[in-house]
Amino acid sequence: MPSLLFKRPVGTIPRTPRNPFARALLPANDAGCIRTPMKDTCYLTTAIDYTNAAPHLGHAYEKILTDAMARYQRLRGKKVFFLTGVDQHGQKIQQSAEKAGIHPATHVKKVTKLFLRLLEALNISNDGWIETTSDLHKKAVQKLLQDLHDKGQLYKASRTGFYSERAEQFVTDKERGPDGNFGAEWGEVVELEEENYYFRLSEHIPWLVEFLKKTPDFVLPDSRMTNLVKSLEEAPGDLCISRPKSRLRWGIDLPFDPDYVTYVWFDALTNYISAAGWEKDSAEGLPEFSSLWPCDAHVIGKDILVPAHGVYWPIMLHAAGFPDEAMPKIVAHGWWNIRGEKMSKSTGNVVDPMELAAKYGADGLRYYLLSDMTTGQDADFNLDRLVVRYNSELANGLGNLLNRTLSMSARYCEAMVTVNSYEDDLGREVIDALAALPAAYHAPLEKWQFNRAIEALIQFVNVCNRYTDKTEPFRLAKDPESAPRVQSILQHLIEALAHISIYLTPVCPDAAKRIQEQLRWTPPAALTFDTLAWGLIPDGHEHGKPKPLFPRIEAEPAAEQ
RNA sequence: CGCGGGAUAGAGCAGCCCGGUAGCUCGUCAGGCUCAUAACCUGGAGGUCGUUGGUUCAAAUCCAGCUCCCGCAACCA
Repeated sequence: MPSLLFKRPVGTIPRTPRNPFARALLPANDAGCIRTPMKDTCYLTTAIDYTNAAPHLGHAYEKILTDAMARYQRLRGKKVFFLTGVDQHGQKIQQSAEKAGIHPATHVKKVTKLFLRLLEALNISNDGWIETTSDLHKKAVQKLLQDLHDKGQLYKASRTGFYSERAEQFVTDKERGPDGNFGAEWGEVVELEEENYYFRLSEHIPWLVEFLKKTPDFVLPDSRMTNLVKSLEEAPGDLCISRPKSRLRWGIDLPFDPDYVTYVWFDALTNYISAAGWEKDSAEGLPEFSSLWPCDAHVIGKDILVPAHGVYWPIMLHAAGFPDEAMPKIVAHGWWNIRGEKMSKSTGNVVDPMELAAKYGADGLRYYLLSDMTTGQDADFNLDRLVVRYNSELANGLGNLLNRTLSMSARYCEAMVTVNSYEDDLGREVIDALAALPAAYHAPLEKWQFNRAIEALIQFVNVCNRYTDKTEPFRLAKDPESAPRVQSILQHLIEALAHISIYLTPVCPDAAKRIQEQLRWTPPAALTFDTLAWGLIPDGHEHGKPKPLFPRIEAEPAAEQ
């Protein structure tokens, strides 16, 4: 039984309800998507997470960012395959397991469960799930290694280095203290000679330099590309890809030498093709590789761009025979800092995303993380800001708009929408503002700038709140003569809210659904951004009762002042 | 001269690639409204866009120098 899971294990973790728009497979609008003859699916991945420690905020952010894009692309009418997963091999895991006196597989299983729970808690709509200890993944890794071995891209060589007995690993100059010696934490450090397999990485650097030159959009944002190109000037050497089993057992065997396992890069990076059905045997239930590849975006943290995803990965693919047109694209996001400082376990300023999701809801957390960061740059995580933005934009802005609208409609129009012929300038302003929204919303998303798309949406919410104040339906309602006008105003607002729910879906999928539930309106299965037009809610439609969409978060007794 | 990022109203951030009235959220001051989650709306105050010089009819935006802050420097998103 394959342990590569393309559906979450039924019974342990409930499946995320599928986005109803996922089935809306209209002809692809290919803005931002790679085109090749066979490819018809937008393929998005996150980095796979190392199952040595519990998930932190950065893990959560990366999932949310990718999920928002996946949901957005589905709403553009595209087929999407969104892959995420876990990296389960390696030295650190072996050590942690030994320390705890359990088998690495047990350790890995435990931590993996935490990552699965995180996906659930954040409402992540991944289509694929990869575990690197799965047989299918192992097979693909070994296939790739064997291919490269056959092509003469791998060679065995002996090199010496400094080995720490205590840490059971080689230490580099980086670990040396100011006095040039290795610190006491490494215990006894001895010079040791070891044979390993190497990948002829350096041979392909000139190709990569040329490739980057002609592919300026290989990495988003642009500023990261500069970084990558510069790094190549230092001319990296060949890449060590193995560990002798005497030192590391918890890994994938080299197919051509049973005394070794492969190490890190070939094990981890290969997930992007193994889970996509590369060289699959027929019966494995994997996707059709040619329909996915090349990947539209490997979403990663900026720290693993150079050298892993920006250098090793394209060169691995190139060496394996992938043509230039089949190179993936990369989105490198920034880091969440805490009060200007890097988040780290040693300083203890880590933030638990599970706790945040439980307290503020998946949507509250998603909204904050997507709206308060410029994609690609670092940002400062600030709980006060999360609460302020939640209260002012989601609760007071959007939530209150829904609430006051449905409440008035229930009171003055018996909860029924009437589409009549009343028209005025104020109503047209709302329609015009909505017509202007797509430009402001979609353009930033070409570059994954959710913060700006969200700002555009909130501006439209503000337009609706202003419209309510200007037209004063609550005053007009006192005069029976004004009934048609009141009906028209509320119809405009309810229609606008239906549109807002669609635009909100990528960022806050659950809230979007709850708006629709209160409207008692379900978007047509075939609805996409491209077919979205005024007139979603028909004449005579009856909506539901208003209920606070985002209950305000009351200030907690000031704990830190 | 190792590499990269940042410096914009009291706070936090967009805008800069593709020069042309400085925008958003919060805060603050003064009003208004009452349908609504003590929510909403209107108006005001508050910025020589780090600094110096250059290009230009025009620079937050392009170029050069300088100052300060922050990361990275092979496996932490």
